[in-house]
Amino acid sequence: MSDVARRAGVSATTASYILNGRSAQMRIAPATQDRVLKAAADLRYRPNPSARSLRTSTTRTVGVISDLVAGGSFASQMLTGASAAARMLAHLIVIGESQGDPQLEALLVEEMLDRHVDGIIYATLATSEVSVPRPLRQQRVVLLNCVDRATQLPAVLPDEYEGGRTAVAELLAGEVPGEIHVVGEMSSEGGSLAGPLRLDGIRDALREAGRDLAGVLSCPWDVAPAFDVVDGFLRDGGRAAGLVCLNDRVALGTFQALAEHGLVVPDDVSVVSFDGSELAGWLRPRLTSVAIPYADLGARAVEMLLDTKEQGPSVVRVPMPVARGTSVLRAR
Amino acid sequence: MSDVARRAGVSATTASYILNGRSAQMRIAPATQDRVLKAAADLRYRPNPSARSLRTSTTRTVGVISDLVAGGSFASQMLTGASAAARMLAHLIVIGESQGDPQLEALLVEEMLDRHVDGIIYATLATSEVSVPRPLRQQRVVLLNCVDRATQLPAVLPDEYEGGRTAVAELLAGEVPGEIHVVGEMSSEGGSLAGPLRLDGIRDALREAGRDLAGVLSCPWDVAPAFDVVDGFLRDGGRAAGLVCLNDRVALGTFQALAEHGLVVPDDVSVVSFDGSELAGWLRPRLTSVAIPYADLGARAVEMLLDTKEQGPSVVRVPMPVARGTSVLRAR
DNA sequence: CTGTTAGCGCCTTCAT
DNA sequence: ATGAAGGCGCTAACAG
Repeated sequence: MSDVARRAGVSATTASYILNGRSAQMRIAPATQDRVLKAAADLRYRPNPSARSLRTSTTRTVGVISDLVAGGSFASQMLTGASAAARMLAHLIVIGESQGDPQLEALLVEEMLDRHVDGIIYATLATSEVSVPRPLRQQRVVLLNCVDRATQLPAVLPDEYEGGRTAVAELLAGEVPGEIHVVGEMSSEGGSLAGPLRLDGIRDALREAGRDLAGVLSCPWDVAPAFDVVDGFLRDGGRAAGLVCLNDRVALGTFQALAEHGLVVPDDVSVVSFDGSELAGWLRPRLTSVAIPYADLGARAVEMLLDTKEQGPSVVRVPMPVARGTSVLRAR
Repeated sequence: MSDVARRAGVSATTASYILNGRSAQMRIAPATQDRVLKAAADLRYRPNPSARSLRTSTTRTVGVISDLVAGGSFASQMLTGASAAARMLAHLIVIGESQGDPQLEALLVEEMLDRHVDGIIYATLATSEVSVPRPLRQQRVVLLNCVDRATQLPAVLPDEYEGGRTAVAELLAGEVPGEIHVVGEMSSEGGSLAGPLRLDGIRDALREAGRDLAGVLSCPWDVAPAFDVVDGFLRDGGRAAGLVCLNDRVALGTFQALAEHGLVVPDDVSVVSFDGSELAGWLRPRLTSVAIPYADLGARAVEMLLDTKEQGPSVVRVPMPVARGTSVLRAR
């Protein structure tokens, strides 16, 4: 910077002010300003972030700490959103994966704190209730896809309840004359908060439409269990016109079971689901799925974290958009 | 640090040496060393990375720049591996997604270079030939999943050729009496390098077993095109005992087409595939797939990048392990 | 074997 | 409206 200052014939101070866009409040002569800017451009001046950090103890960096992230588009999309938002705010993202190991997690937190990240996003794969590591509690932090009831930290999550309502709306926009069942279990075992909220939304929306939820085919949220429970249901003579699967893997298992029984989607059974994963687009017919807005979550989290207007603890619910396929029988 | 030094009754220099594990080569009195270490512990001393960086222009940070990463477990797994390897070497990962936009990419490169990352991993989703941004060429960089023929930069990629051989081995370990076809196109259009290499491996392994590749059902590597080409093949009276799908999405399309024609996997047709994605485990029957070792790739890339033994440009091929399902008919 | 000294590049109070 | 001076925390010659 001193080179720039010298070349412009001013002191480093003046150069600093100008280069940091504070020429206005410092009321620096426009001519001086131009000279400095020109000199900086000529010299291809680039500020040194380390020096700046040393002085300001700010790093224009945000840390993302997540549990297991492997294999799933969760991380990718979430980081895509976070990374884009960070760019807008001239920050960079540093990542740390705890692999679900609390000790590793603690190390990562320390590491990031040592490095003076400007804030930390604490993210979990599954929407869940967590206990945030002690040292994080005093920091600038926002929870992503999870909440910590004890500490009232700001958090951003999908709007699961509205998502439930959306799923029903998709179904009812079609021709679904018979019973509607949910596939997937509600138990908040494992700590997932999504199930109960989605179910509430589903129930309420159904009720408001003058219909009722016929039942819940309870199973863990995965392909094989879903296959089994739907297969069993059909084998026992069960019948449904509409199925709300609690995620796309459950929907795949459901598709497999329906096929096994010669039932055609959507002619015999309409199916909607949650997640909006790639899988939904690969199925035949393509699955209508209420998407988890991972990228948005990531972006919102970064924005909240970096928002200087310290608006106190708050929980933001991000809308879940529909990825519409053809798994719902169209109204004639 | 000066607090530590004072408390231990030594100068900052001595403290620095000791705290950086250089007491041996400096031949510092063990007693002094203990005092300093103790003082540091008492004071919960943590070095300030910004200051260190300012002085050493090293940041213990590696940048990962990738094109499109969204929606796919590519990024997650690759970053998992990279992040774990980085931890071992006391580094942190900062990420940047170019979204395939060369201008954004250039910005990210500049940003990271400004921040003095210790090296950059340039990664692409699809195995491909790339042209590395100019400013990167003089830097410490390793390519991940791609090569730049012009610059001979070090790179790490899956061992596609051996992968092809592996796929055939899986098939031939089973009972596959009839013809074997490949599904997916080879054209290195789009720049993917994987297809031709896999096909070479497949051909060679088949030949060595005294068999021949019956043909290639050429289609883009995705669900719908694969469905169409296999469906067409069968409709025309085509028949195969073994199918090698060039990725898991192609395999899904193939499964769908086979089902449409009442063919059962693996009883009527054995199928193997490439990718080892989650999808492979979700299908019924579970798909045997030659996996892309994303995590390993990420880890190796970091290690190469940070390996000080400057071993010149080199291309590393990482083995592709098998994710074994039940999509190959067992030999009786 | 340990201390003195200087400086990495930047920001900011205080003068002028 | 601009400049002089000091210091953020750490490392590395260079003495001794």
